[in-house]
Amino acid sequence: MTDALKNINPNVSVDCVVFGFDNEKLNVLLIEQKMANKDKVQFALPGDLIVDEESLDDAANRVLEEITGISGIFLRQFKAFGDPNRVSDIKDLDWLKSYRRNPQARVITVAYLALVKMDEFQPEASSFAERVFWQELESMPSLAFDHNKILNEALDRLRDDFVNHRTGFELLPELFTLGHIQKLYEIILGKELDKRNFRKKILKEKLVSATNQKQTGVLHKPAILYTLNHDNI
Amino acid sequence: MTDALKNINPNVSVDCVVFGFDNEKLNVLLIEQKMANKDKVQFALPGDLIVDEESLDDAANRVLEEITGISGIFLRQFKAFGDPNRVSDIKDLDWLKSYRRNPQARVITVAYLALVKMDEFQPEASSFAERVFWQELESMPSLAFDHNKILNEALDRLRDDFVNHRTGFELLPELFTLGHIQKLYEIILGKELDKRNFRKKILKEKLVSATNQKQTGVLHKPAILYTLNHDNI
DNA sequence: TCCCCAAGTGTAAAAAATACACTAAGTTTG
DNA sequence: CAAACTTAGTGTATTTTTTACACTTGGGGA
Repeated sequence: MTDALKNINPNVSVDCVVFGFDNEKLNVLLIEQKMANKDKVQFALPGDLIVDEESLDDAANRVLEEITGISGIFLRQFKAFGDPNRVSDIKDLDWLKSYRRNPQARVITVAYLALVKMDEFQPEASSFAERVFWQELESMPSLAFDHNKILNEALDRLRDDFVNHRTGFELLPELFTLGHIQKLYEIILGKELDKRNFRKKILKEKLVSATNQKQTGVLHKPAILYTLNHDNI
Repeated sequence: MTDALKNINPNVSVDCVVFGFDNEKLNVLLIEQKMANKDKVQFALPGDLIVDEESLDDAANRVLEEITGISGIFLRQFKAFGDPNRVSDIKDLDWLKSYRRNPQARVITVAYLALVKMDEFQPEASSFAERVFWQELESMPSLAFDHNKILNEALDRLRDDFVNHRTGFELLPELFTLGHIQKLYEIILGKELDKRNFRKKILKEKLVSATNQKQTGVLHKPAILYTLNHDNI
């Protein structure tokens, strides 16, 4: 779709909370923009106004790709944010003016959530963002607008999904160990889990199968490699 | 707020799915409008465009009160709907023209959910709606726009809340029997529950306390009346 | 006084959750 | 090549939760 045909809706945006898993820590995809006065920077979740001809889901996917180059991931809507003061701060306005025609418009945003393997997605800055990068959740800076609030609600939702075993395995490599799954769960949930009990539960769900291969090159007893039962999900 | 001061946002609406419980069946609050050609009627969920100066939550409460006279209930946001074709049907447009300045505008709607005691809320038609009424869920007619879809998703969400015991008791009278609670759950979930197991579970949650009163005037063994433990919720 | 009707109650079995400690199999180091 | 290191891998006992199931009770109405 060319710009000429785009019918940008000034009142509705989408924001994407993309969590990235690197086998160690939980990260979030952020963008950085220079402020108008050049000596300060602003961090934000990737997001933008929607186009009238697309669905909200399509908008989320398009915006994420345009801003970060990331596409083809499963983005799930989790909540709309519509406080009339959510875009009110002077610093936000200053920034907004640089790229929106009508920076004072009331904007409600529909927030989306995703979880991906970090190393499969190398974000690339677009003209829109000065920089796109993975930020560790533990040292999250202050974000534009109400984006810290949106992020916190996204994290609650993500954990809820993990507790109910509705997600997670798709983040693992083709072949993985039970230790990998456990570490994933521990990182997302932010707490340690009992090894034996965790294994019992995972194996009972029958979503993974052991292969006849083992890890190599590790400096300890090599673990059996497992693979996803795609048909069972 | 007078009309003159209202800054109506043409792109964002709220819709309210208000479930009503009458101790027998689950109902939904609907509005009826005459079509332009007067010989057909249209049913819909109560909803309308938001005003720029209010939050989404405030908009949902205002709109519900304006259209149906119902106020002071807990409305919970559950999802935004934004398919560009959601308001496309000829019959919908015909109707929309009668009260919106710009009936062709792309509208995304944020849907809210509530559950109330029917007999505490006598809906009253406003100028906006020809009629406001409780419709039994079992015989739901075809609704305007994508309102049947919105309703179905609301029901899924409501049941999910009940399964996890996050809601429900507030629908009961000041004094109620364990049988009342069970019936409420059975109606919402649409299935029968085992009496003894249900009682065990409810009592273990310690959200209700027995009083020293009993039912009177019933033609069977009178049940012990219970009351809510407000501090425990 | 007998009937009707929902209230009220207990137990056994199965399933799920939790707590807990040692041996095994590789790699590296001395 | 032996010792040290590191994570893999395993079983059991206990508690908690879930499920299935049938009879007696107390009041009102006939």
